[in-house]
Amino acid sequence: MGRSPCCCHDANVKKGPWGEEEDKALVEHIQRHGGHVGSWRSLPKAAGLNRCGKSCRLRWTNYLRPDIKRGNFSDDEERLIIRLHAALGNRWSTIATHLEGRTDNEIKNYWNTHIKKKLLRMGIDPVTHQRLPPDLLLLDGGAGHLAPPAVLSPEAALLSAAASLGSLDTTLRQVQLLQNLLNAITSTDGVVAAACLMASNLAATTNATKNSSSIAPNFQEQMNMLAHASYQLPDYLRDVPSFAEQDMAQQLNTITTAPVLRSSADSAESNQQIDQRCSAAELAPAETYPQEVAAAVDRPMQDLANLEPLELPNLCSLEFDPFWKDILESNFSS
DNA sequence: AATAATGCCAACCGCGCGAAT
DNA sequence: GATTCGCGCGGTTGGCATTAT
Repeated sequence: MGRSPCCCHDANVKKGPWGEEEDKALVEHIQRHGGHVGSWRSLPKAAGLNRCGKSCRLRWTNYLRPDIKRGNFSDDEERLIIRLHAALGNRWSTIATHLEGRTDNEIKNYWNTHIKKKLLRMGIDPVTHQRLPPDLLLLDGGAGHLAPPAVLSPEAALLSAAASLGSLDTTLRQVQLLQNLLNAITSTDGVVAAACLMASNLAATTNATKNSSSIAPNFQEQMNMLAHASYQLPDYLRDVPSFAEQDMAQQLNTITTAPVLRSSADSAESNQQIDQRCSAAELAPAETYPQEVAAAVDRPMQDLANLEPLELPNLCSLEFDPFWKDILESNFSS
């Protein structure tokens, strides 16, 4: 037969917040054993605690461990978390290994309560790290309320782009081009998403250049972007696949060579190392995309000089915050 | 001042994987 | 080989603190 049962299902073990005496007992027990826990299962009894071993482990790893760094997250840590999340997703424990003194629980909480909201308010999807379509941007002045969740279909994205472009005949041809493009590439979900993004980006580009006589190059740029990279990603994500693969390889080899933020003094160097790792990858080759895409891109562009001004939601005031302004400009400058 | 709404985070829950039996 | 558990993980919750009305 297998092992003996765990204490966690015992109704008599205490749950809920830890008291000072319990903390003291746990810390002293671990210190008596030279900082080595051994078996968490047997620890509560040995330490004189009426707790489940699992509860002891959580209390120690998330709160009592002596190397835990308390206090607010620095800008460097925040940037690193964003970048790591882009590469690794919700793998909080892996992310935590890159930030010395921070626990997975702490990072997870910080992400959910701070960073996620900031990204949303900036118009960035915190899950995909891609720019949200205009329809899903959060409106400033809404007392901080989030927009209702919504899913924008490719067709809706195109309609949105069309509406944003106004009713001029010349723009309809652009939208028709988008439609053709979409029809050609809807066999791949990821590229559909890219088409959605491009449609929204087109709308944003239109807004940005509403007083310019040279919108056509911008549109061409959007087309090229889709054809050659399929996604418009923030700079910090452009080489994420390589970064993620490297991280996986690291885990497989159980080699902990990843940069760790040890102090503000050498944090810049650590970030530089990450930059180097991220910049090692290359964009997907254009030939991996259907020929129809290339054909669409090669069509002559119409002059869109007389476009109607575009009504788009305003981004929130975070754009004027130095830290977030830096991220916005570096990732989404057109 | 009272109440409601929201923010925050420590702790819990349940699951998957690998190890022990 | 089958069974059972320890451990670690990500998701969720409960309750206190703070802010808004």
